[in-house]
Amino acid sequence: MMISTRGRYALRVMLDLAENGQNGYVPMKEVAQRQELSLKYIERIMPALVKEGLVEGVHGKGGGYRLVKRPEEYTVGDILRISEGDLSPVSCLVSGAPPCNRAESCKTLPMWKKLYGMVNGFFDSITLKDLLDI
Amino acid sequence: MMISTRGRYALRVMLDLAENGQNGYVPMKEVAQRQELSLKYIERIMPALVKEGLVEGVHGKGGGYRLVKRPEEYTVGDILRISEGDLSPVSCLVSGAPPCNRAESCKTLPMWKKLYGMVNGFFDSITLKDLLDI
DNA sequence: CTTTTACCTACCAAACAGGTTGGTTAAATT
DNA sequence: AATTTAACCAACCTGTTTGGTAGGTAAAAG
Repeated sequence: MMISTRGRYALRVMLDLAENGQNGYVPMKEVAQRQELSLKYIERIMPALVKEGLVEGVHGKGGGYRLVKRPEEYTVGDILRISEGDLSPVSCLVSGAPPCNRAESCKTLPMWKKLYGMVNGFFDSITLKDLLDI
Repeated sequence: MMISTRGRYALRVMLDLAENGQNGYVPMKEVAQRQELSLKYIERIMPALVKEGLVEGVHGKGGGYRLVKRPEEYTVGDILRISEGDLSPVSCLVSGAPPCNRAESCKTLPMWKKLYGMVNGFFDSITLKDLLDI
């Protein structure tokens, strides 16, 4: 539940691409150096972002990754949900979780749902561009 | 990070005590049955709540636990921080975490801090009484 | 002295976090 | 054609956390 290195690194790579990807593809070797992250670990994270259409990857010399949209068109929520999975703060609310037979009478469930909504709303209100401007 | 069964069960036990503790101490055997939780697991969770002064425990027949304050005087935040530990959504912000040397220039840190504040504020604004009234 | 109940310690299996190793495939350069 | 670069993929690995269970001991009441 919630944000581990996977999601945080994914965000930092996306920010790096936004800052350094004006002229074409950016190899992860450079990103890894700038961000002080393990190249191999980044390589494990990126394919999901490609699959979901957030970035484009090109093999070989002169290759690397690049954003396919403008920074203001990516929300932090999208990036985190793709790299991390569900952003639910409790297992009860994770999509695909076994249904709880106490849900009807549960005094705490509405609170978890409200928080879940707050968290998603928070992340969906922030774009890559917002973070760049800080 | 965030809310596992420990914190969720602690909350449910506290709510059960608030509902069923009018006349004295409530044995965990009863709570476990009502809440459909493992008695042994509850027993592992309770001592922290005693230590922090949220509840009082009494041994032997007629014993059990009881709240020491009125339901409206307990915040969900207090209960969760005691049972779960830090409510930070990212490891960077957990108190006692190794300081990050990129913190100064980190583009994402302010966002994590803002969320952290939101989450704590959210839980601190809800009391046991609020949950009972739902 | 028996019952009840809190409390304590040790253990355990499964899952997850946070990677590393060792490749293969594709594209460009020489 | 050979080499280099870089994405991509599969398997493995170590440590920690989660969600408990087992088997008690200590205290209070009847």
